[in-house]
Amino acid sequence: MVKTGTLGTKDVRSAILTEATRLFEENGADGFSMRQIADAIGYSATTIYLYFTDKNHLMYAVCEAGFADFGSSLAAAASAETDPMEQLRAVGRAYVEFGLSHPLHYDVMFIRPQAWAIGRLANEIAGAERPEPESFVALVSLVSAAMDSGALRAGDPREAAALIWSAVHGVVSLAISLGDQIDAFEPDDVRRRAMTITESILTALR
Amino acid sequence: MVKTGTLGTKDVRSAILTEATRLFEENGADGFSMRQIADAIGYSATTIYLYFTDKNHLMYAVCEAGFADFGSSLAAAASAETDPMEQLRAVGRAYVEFGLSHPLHYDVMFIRPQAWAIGRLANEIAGAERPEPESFVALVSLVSAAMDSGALRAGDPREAAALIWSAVHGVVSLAISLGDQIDAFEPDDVRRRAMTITESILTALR
Amino acid sequence: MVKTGTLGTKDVRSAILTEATRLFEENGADGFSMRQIADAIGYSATTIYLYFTDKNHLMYAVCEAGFADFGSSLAAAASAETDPMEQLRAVGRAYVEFGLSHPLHYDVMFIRPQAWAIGRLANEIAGAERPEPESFVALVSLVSAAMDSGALRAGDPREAAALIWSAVHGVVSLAISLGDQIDAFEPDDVRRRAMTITESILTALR
Amino acid sequence: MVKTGTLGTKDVRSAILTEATRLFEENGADGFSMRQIADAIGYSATTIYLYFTDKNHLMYAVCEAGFADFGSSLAAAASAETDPMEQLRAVGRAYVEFGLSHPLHYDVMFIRPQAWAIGRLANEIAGAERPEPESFVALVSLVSAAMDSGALRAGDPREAAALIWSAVHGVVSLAISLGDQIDAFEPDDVRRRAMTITESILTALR
DNA sequence: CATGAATGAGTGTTCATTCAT
DNA sequence: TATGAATGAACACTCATTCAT
Repeated sequence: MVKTGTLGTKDVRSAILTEATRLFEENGADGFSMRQIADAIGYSATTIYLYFTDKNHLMYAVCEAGFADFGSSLAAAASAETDPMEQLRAVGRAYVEFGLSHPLHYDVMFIRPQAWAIGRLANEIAGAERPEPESFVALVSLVSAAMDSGALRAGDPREAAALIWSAVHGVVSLAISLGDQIDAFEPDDVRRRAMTITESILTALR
Repeated sequence: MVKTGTLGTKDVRSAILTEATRLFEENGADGFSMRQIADAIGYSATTIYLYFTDKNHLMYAVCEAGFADFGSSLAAAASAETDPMEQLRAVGRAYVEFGLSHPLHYDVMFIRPQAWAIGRLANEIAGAERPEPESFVALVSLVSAAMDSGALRAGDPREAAALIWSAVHGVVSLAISLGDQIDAFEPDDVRRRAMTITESILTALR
Repeated sequence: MVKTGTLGTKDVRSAILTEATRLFEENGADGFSMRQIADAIGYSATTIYLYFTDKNHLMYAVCEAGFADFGSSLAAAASAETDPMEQLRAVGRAYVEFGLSHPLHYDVMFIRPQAWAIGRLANEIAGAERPEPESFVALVSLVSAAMDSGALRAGDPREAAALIWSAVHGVVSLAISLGDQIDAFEPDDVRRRAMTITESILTALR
Repeated sequence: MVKTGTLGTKDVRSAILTEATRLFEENGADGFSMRQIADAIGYSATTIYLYFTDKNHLMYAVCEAGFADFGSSLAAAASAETDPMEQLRAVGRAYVEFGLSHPLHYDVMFIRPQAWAIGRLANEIAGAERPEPESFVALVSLVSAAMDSGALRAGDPREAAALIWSAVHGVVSLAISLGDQIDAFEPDDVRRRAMTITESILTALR
């Protein structure tokens, strides 16, 4: 019998991914099961195993796209500027935009990474790398450059980077976590605050 | 058979709560089961249902204490000072300390409130209130006071409060989320950064 | 709702055991599942876990009774006689009777012990001991005694014991394995042959 | 896409059989799955169904070869001798060698034939015949011949055959079942004992 | 001849929950 | 007040098998 599901037969794999993503977003990491996904997309649970070897691998796949996006959009933002300070600002904006447009992935990456099997997965899946430390390192070197150029006063670049990251993360994550519940966390509020807060810190670091 | 448990038969309810809290603080929300609790306190699983209608309600009760703690320690911090600016600083410090010493409660309250049964519970359990809006309101009035006193320049107190909260939350939540994975997020780092960042913002708001 | 199953509510545990035994006998070690047992006795699969922690433990329990029986009936047979040769004959008869009356347990113990998790179980369940080596040792010492008394000629008692055991085992196991398919393996045939074969060997060992 | 498997496309069927046999000899009956076979030979699981209607039928085919081997090596052993007594001895030796070198086929044939799909298959597959009765019949006629020649004293040849078979089977099967667990059952022990025991019986039957 | 896609039935196991006592 | 007995639903995962191509 021909499969006449609600979605084009073409892309079962992406249907799985989409639904897995949705369920994860809704119920958290422990709240999504293979069966739920299968039911939701109108396939049998077994079918999922044709596309993903494992629940772990499915989880990982859910993250992967977002991870790639994140890294490249930050890098792009940085390379679009030449002045170190402007680079820092651009990266900050890119970071915020990523969080606003990919709240789920942001969540996975920075808000509750532990919930993910990612740690274990990284050891199992060849080539898997956690993006946070990586991007932190990148931020540190940006700050270093700004210090070298004299735009920021000399100091511990790791500390300064942590400060900037924390601040921007605070704005973004609070919006993601509480956005639905308090009306003071609309996207534009987030952008504005991120800018304000970044400038405050850069000023303090000058 | 006579009950010869290790704890006075008097307060089974609090024994349940204590053990549930312990398990919760240790393993997180998904890491405690009714049976584990029952086994640990030497009662049957059924008994728990004599004191709590539901796992949800037990969970809620577990959180409640933490919520109360949070509210009262912030209030205490505020009332220990008289100057509005000092109050803001004190509340910030208290907020940070709460996050550091009750990471899981902080997690429930601010990092992933939706994922929690608590969110659903708040709608189910009569009189249950989420603490965030409440404490946000408190913060807003603190900021208002500081603006009224001239310590901060006049402006939208909600915006300023959101800014401060975001900044401090960023420091705390990043530490909780990534603390185990990057070594730049030790408790003392967190305290220092929270102070630095708060001062930067207060300066910017002056 | 009161359980009104087909078996007295009294002994669910033994009902499980009985059914497990039956299924094992019928389908072999891999052919019995917790759910099959549950269905057969009219209980839910979960219920089994109230009586046995594990499939392994259930398997082990299936064996246990038979193991105990086996050891004690052989010992009884031996101690009912004083003459070493008569002891050997008596033990042989007891062995055969055990096989004929507990074909399943004989099967588990001697025909296909590997199929059982027993090996693994013995390491997990405290005090679990495999009966075969034990009974082999007992047989060896019986043969030794017969050699010492001059009833059998001096030689390697292990070899002689292995010979006797093999012979009797052959008669019994062939009856169990093929009994249903060839009509020459009725219980009385087995008894007679076991005697004949034992005497042949004892004669050869004299 | 062109098939570029490691084996000539010629005889997929025999490739399947070979691999199935290998898996069967290695892991036993429950240790081989259609997918494992398919993966191993570089074909899809579906392909197997082009050559074998069923797992049962594949299993049967796997056994068939062993069965044929068994029959022919016993026949060869018999026909290599002319004296009926020597024929009996030769057949016994061949029987032992088969058991030692094909323990899993021996297992299927004589140790636990019922547990096997083979039993059911024999009823399902047209023309399928169980080898035991067949070889038992052959043994009976060998014994008859020995009785006729006067080498064995007159009597029931079926009984004598059953006796011999039981004895040799005991040696072989005990070795297969317990070989790994008691060190007194090495191949050479088996051969020696089979000989000893056969002679004892033949003597008793003389 | 061969396959990719898909599935239904089944595996052992855990959990929150109920109910009669 | 407390429990032992029991359960239904769910979990991740495997397997033999089918069917349209």
